[in-house]
Amino acid sequence: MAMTRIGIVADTREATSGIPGLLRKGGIAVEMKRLDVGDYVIAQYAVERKTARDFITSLYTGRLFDQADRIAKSYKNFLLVVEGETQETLAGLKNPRVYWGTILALALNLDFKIFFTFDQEQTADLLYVLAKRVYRRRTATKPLLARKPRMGTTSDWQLAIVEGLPTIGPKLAERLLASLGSVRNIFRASRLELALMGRIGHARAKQIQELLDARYRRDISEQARLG
Amino acid sequence: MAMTRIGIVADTREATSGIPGLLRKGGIAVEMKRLDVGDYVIAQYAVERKTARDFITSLYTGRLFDQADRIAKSYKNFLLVVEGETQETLAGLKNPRVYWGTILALALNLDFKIFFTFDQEQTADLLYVLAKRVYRRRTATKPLLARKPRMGTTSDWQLAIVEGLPTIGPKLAERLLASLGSVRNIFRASRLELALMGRIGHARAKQIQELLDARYRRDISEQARLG
DNA sequence: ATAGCCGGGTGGTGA
DNA sequence: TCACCACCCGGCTAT
Repeated sequence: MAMTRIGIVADTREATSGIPGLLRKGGIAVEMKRLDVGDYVIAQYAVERKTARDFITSLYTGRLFDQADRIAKSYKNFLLVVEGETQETLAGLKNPRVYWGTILALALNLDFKIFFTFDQEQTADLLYVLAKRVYRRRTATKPLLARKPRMGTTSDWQLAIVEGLPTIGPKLAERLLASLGSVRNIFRASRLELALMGRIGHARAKQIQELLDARYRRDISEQARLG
Repeated sequence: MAMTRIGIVADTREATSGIPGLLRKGGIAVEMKRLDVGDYVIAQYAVERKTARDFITSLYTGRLFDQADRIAKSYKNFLLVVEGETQETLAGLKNPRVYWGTILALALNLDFKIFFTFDQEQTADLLYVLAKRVYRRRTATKPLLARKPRMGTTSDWQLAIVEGLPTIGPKLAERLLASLGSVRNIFRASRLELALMGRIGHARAKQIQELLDARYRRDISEQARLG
């Protein structure tokens, strides 16, 4: 099976920035291409890199918003990376509030994600992590779940597992285990047994029973990822 | 003037930060209140202010994500303001990529809006501009705290429960559920069934089986606590 | 809900 | 079968 290669497409003008080199050193395949929008493309993400000075001066020319508008229409996920000493440049401004207004407009109205890096190395790190994240198959946001016990005792594990059940917290988990004796007994119990012997309410028992018996099926997002 | 007063609600703990004073000097009405989450509330926006040092250190403790989880569930529009010299603190990190990974997770997965300010004055400027923006376009009055309901899907719960088992992570949880069909089938399975039908190794199967069948007893620390 | 590292489990290989 | 070993995977840890 052909492993999916972690890859980034970089605009040809970024060749001299040193960033493609840093990415390759991290084991990422970088393809140089002429991009019509953005400087880097990672799967569904487009990344525009701007130096702090360019960014600040472009606040006044309005050029930024022309680009921003075009970009927002083309890409659903757009990341703006501002690279360099923002504070220094910002300090020279007569009216700093213009800066915050622009940042807010980009973030709230156009839904841009803005990141601040100090130098090319940090920008490369950001792109590296983004690429890793994109290509890593990972289950989406999980329900609130008690963390696994760090090298804990048996009863820690037992409690953690039972607490994983919906609507079951530490108190109920303790009571269930004390009543039914083992994790297996709890997960084997019928709705009625949960309610009576486990001494929990009918609503909770029903909810738990339905989840235990639910037929597993990959959800949509994961199907898409697995092709 | 009978204009609608531009107002910000600030948490009482922010009283000593100097920011409410700066805002009032800018002609903004600041009301001090005990907020359950966040430090400032401006119409539908909740703002959490965090010092750079707190932000960086909280990457490791997980405290950040505990708060983030609560917040993301409660507010539709959430702004995170990181105040101070981020670079200095970031330079002390052994693995800077953790920082970028966290930033990306917050921005892309939780849809947080993250802003970086240098000091209280800049934070006040940011809040000032945000307040002006919000009240300039007085569209239909939105609820102060827009709820964002987001419940996990059934398969999320199933995976989370199975991942609670020792030595079982996302990959193996998926395999087990796909093979055995339901959570109950997994927890009902014998060691042999886990190994063969669940397609995991004998060592893991043994460890799981032993935990499932272990008789529950409070451990030492808890016994001591309960007297 | 991070990323990196490490120790141990798995399963395939060849003898 | 068995010993070996390369990869995969989950869990710990970081400041």
